[in-house]
Amino acid sequence: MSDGKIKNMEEFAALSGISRPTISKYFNDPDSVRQSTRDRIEVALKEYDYRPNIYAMNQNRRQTKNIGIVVPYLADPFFAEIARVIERRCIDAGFTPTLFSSHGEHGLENAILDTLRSLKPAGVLLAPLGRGSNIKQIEEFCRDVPTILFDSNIEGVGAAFVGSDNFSFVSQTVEYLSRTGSVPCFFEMRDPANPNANKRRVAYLEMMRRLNLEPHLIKIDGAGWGFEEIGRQGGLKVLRENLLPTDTVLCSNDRLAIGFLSACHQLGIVVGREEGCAIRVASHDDHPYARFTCPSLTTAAHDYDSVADHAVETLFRLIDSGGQLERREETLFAARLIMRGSA
Amino acid sequence: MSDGKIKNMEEFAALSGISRPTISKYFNDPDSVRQSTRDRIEVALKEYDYRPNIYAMNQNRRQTKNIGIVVPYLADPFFAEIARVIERRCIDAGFTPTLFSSHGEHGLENAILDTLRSLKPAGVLLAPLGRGSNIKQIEEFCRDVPTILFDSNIEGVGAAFVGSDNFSFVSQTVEYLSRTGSVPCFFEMRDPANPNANKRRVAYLEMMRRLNLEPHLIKIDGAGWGFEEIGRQGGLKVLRENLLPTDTVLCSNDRLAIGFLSACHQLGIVVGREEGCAIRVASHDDHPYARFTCPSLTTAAHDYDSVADHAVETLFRLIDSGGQLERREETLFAARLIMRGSA
DNA sequence: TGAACTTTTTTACGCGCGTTAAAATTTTCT
DNA sequence: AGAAAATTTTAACGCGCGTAAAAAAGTTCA
Repeated sequence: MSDGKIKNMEEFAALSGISRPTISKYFNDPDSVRQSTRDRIEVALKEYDYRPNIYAMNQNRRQTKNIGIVVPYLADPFFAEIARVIERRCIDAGFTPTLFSSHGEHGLENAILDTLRSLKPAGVLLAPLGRGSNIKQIEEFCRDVPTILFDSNIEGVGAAFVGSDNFSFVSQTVEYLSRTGSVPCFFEMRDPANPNANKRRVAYLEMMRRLNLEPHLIKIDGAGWGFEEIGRQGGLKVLRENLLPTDTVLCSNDRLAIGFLSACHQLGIVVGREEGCAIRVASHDDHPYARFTCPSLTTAAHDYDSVADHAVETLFRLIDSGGQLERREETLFAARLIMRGSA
Repeated sequence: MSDGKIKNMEEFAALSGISRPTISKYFNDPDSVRQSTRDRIEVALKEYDYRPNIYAMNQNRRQTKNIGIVVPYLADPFFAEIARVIERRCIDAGFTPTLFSSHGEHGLENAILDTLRSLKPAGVLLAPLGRGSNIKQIEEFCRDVPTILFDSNIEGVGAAFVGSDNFSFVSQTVEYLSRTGSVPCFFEMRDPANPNANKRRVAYLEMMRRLNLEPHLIKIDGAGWGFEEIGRQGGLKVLRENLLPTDTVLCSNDRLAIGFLSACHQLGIVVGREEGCAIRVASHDDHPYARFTCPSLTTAAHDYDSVADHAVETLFRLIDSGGQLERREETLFAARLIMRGSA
């Protein structure tokens, strides 16, 4: 590498012996120049270590290469994990992803949308907070910026939705639990923040109807995104007050279940499917920690990769087609039942 | 709010009846204009909903308002949590934080530093991957960009380091464990990725020397950032082969401990400090899930907020002083022992 | 009220690159 | 080799805003 910092494209063009517009073209899309010139540019690039000023680049480009990724709560490893996969796909496709977390706060979600507007991204992958999201604001945002929703749907908003099929999750766990033991009751927050929770409740009720079983909803109090603590407190309450109609508990999601397991342990209630266990617990999501709970958690797993891949792929299609799909698409991926020690 | 999109500052200046340079000054620092004009601008801002083009802004500004935050592994809720606090502080101070995760990959860490260079941030808060980080690359980066290291130190690199005092962590757990029961052995990875792990081992050995106790290091195999799984596999091995010299295990960090607890449960070994328990387990970090393990985990807690606050505060000081502190600063915060059920 | 000081306006240039149109060059193909 | 097609070069403008300097206007205070 040669010395001396290059301060702009003009200089790099002069040094590499190629005209500036061609260099500009190259950085916009390396494949848009002839292979021989591309090689010459890349040789020069190695020698002089120049990189264009992204601010000047993005100022007049019709499209930036930015992609915004918004998740509702990054401290949830589930979202960290899916964000990781999405990031990787974006980078591989030559985009620059920027990750945002709403941290469970509606104010922040709005602020992020504002920030994203000024970023003028080519597209956005947005997992809304859910209940309490400022729908109007998101709707308006989606009109201005090509956006794919994931994880949590808002009817009719965004160019597409990619997520998991809640019915697939619940039907598999309910079927498995009722086939292998007593009837599951459904353990959930009274007022869940996430719309998926509502879909899961509906799915539970529907499955119980189909199986001709009597449904039992256990609704616990609590607000916010500290699901484990909510699950624990709720668990302690229902266990102490003997509010469980059966010895099989199906939690709406793994984080609640983690709290519930903690409550069971605290009260000396042995969880598991084996002889001598007092209660079975199952759940949904296959949270990264689900395999490390005691006992490990029987759950229904998201198809992480498919959701991430398809969301990204749909976004690229949306970008290529100028920010508009023929019609709004909704894609749901099925769950995979994971049998572990807890049920 | 009035209709009609405003396309640039010129237009907004005309509509608000204030000259463009003054508007420009206002956006650079609202306090740099007279209160009366500031009010007029803000009234107009409400009416016309204009926001300056950040790309044009950042192009010629001496300083952007960007701050880069880099963590080694975002799927670890510990980092997600500290990143959240740091983000908040940056926003409150009028900066625009951008969060990056190296996802445990050295290649990505380097790529992030490259991206950060083009972002021309006012400052960067960097938690390096640790062992295997490209020290040279980071060193060079720190020469060009005002950078504070946190969580994981690299001697002499960056303008300052802010982290936790590993000796404080280990001394408290060792003291507590040896005072209340049998002598703790130290459970760790053979070849830890993070330099804090090495400091903790040294601290353990030193504390045992001071207390005149015989140290026992249990080194387990495994590579990467899947600490829970590594802890579980290692735990299964040492428990099955009876390699534990005592009935008290001090894990290097909570994620290993979570895996170890899982191994104990799998083998039917009861963990806790009460009568009838076979083994005590303690650890360090107060991972967000530490209170939900079964039993809940006795551990030493980071002073999250202090680390985050002080790192951010130091960065602001660094930025204000033009990117250079008088001398490199190192600040370590003490741990707080959290006694729970596991030991 | 008038001088001294502060703030704003006017005017103008520059930043680094995108983009365009016409001219020049290179490549492809008959 | 020569025509047609593809690519690059030349020349020039614009993007939206930062910034500087000088002139004008506003404010403070004796």
